[in-house]
Amino acid sequence: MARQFVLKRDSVVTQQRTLTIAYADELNPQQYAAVTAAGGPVLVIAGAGTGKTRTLVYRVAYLVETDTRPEEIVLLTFTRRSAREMLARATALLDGRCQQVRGGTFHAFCLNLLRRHAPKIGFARNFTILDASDAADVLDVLRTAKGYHRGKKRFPKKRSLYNMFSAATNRVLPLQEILDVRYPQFLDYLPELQEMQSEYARYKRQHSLMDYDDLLQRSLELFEQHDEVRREVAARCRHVLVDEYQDTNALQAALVRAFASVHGNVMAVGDDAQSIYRFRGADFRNIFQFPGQFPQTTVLKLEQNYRSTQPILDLANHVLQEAHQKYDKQLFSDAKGKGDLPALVPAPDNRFESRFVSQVILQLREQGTPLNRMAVLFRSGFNSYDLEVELNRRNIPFVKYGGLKLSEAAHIKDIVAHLKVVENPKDAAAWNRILQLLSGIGPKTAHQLIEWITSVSEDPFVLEERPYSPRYIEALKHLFETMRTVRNPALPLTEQVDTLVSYYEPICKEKYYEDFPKRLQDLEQFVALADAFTDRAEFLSSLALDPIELTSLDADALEEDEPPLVLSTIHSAKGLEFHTVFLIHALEGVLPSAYSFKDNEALDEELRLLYVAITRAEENLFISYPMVQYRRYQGDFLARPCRFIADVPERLLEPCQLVEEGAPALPEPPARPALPEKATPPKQSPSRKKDDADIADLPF
DNA sequence: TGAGTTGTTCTTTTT
DNA sequence: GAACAACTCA
Repeated sequence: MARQFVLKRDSVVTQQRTLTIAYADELNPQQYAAVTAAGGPVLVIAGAGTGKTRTLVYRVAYLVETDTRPEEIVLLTFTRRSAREMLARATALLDGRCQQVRGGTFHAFCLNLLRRHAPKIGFARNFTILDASDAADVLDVLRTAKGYHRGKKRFPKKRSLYNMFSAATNRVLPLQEILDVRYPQFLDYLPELQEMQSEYARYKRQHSLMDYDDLLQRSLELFEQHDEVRREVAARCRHVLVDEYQDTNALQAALVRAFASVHGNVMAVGDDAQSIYRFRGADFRNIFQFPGQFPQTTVLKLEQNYRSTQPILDLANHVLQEAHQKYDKQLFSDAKGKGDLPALVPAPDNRFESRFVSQVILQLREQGTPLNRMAVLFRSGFNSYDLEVELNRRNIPFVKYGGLKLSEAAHIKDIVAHLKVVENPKDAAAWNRILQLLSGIGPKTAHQLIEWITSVSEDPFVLEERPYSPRYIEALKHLFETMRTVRNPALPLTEQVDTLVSYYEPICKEKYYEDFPKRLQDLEQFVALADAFTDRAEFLSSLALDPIELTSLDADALEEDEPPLVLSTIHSAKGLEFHTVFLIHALEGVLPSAYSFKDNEALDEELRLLYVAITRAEENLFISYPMVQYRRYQGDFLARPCRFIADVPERLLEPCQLVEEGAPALPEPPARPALPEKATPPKQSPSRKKDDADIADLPF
């Protein structure tokens, strides 16, 4: 090691400079300490609603104001949306310099890195990205090629294969350990699975493909094999800021270490009680390992909640205590003070729940709460289907986050596959998809054709001397012609997409004759989406990393002037806050999910999910559930309310009744349609009169 | 070998 | 409602 000279901070300069922002006035002492912390590793443990985002925003501004060049700040966030928002806020606070800060998700940051250095680790620079279902499709092809699908004993399906390989990567564990813990039924196949795992890796390299995990893993590989790259990259990361650190996994933690390996200035912000990405390899314990990984870490805490009223916090604190693993956390709020108790609303069924929610929303809007300050949260994307119908019926505009993405729809994937092939003609996964769209080509023929096409060194879009079958030759010619047109670098991206859509339309019509018009609409939307981009590669990356959340449904909503109501999965609501929050479908098997029943760790994660949902609310919180659920072949059956809220005392969570207009407000049992006798109602407590009146007065 | 049909199963959360 | 396996027919 060469001799080191330690450059001292010039405290005189820092002290005497007049800063634009009065940090000490605008922040509480804990926040101020975090924002103005000196260099070195800093871990900020921040409870929900304690101004975590605010702290990061001010930190960015502070660093820029105290002479850190914005390009040397890296802000790693959980979604691209939150990076954008934070930088916009910092810009509003200080000035345009904050826009120069590099920010985004780990995946996006790594992608940029890899685009520059891919050849060093044996990938083409124009590699394309496999999303989860593309990756699964590749695995399916490999699985079939190996003949595993014909075994006597059940071999894992493509989805499971992808999940187990991804788990091994993200947890940095050997495949065997993943199988031991999560897939013991497949342990017999360990050798075959290991074989497939390396075969998959080989396939991706051969065809210049990376899946999501590769973006992280290959970046680390790049650093390990090329220390000069690591040093160069890390040298440009003077300050690394990581948001939502509790949701990072082992791979991401290793990346943070690499990024901070030159300057050592890293600030991680997170809340162990809000860790909700265990399924993706995150472990809330990671956050406590941070001080071990970065010696001399300063640990700071943010404890004062500014978001929610005390009754909402009381409920949140209570819920958290039911966890098997205890959290050292009590949120308190003295700024917000008293407010209404959170309400627990059992509804006779789905329909009633939707009516209740939409009605209260309309009522609150009338009283002056804008729609976009209200949110309906739920565990899974499909939990809101019924409500969406009701909202449409009542003309309440909404946006939905989470759940199915437009970019996951089959017809959009088809178009994207064409674009991918133009970008990276070796992308066998995309070829496989688009060839099988042609009549006369199935898996077998497609495989053969891909062999031919991807082995050509010259132009892949020219028919060679091959024994093509007349069954599909015309279609293939047409496809290649289209590709050659689209490839033309002089053709603007929108026109490229447009050309592909016109080529694809008849195919789409044929394939999806039942709902063709709806899909056509989506395609038009997709063309419009391309307008925002000029570069094809960038458009494709953006599609892969920033999945389009807008479904064709909300295109209409956006046209209205009123900012829409927010529907969101709890996961996608991370980091957001709303005046009023409705948590719907708070049922056993939904939240907590039926998948989590088997182990306590998983159950705890569901509980944290509930905690996240509760702490999104500022003023009002309504937790509702339908008392019966419909399941096919079983008909209606009695649903059980979420275990985490079933036994909460009434002084924390107030039970309410829904009463049909005209029906007398009975104290007990609640008014509801005739149900099978076996359907004994869940524990009903006498409801408070005031709310009964409120709800009964609503014009149902 | 591909296409078309039928029955079955399973459906989380995200980059 | 989609993905999948198993079937038949061309």
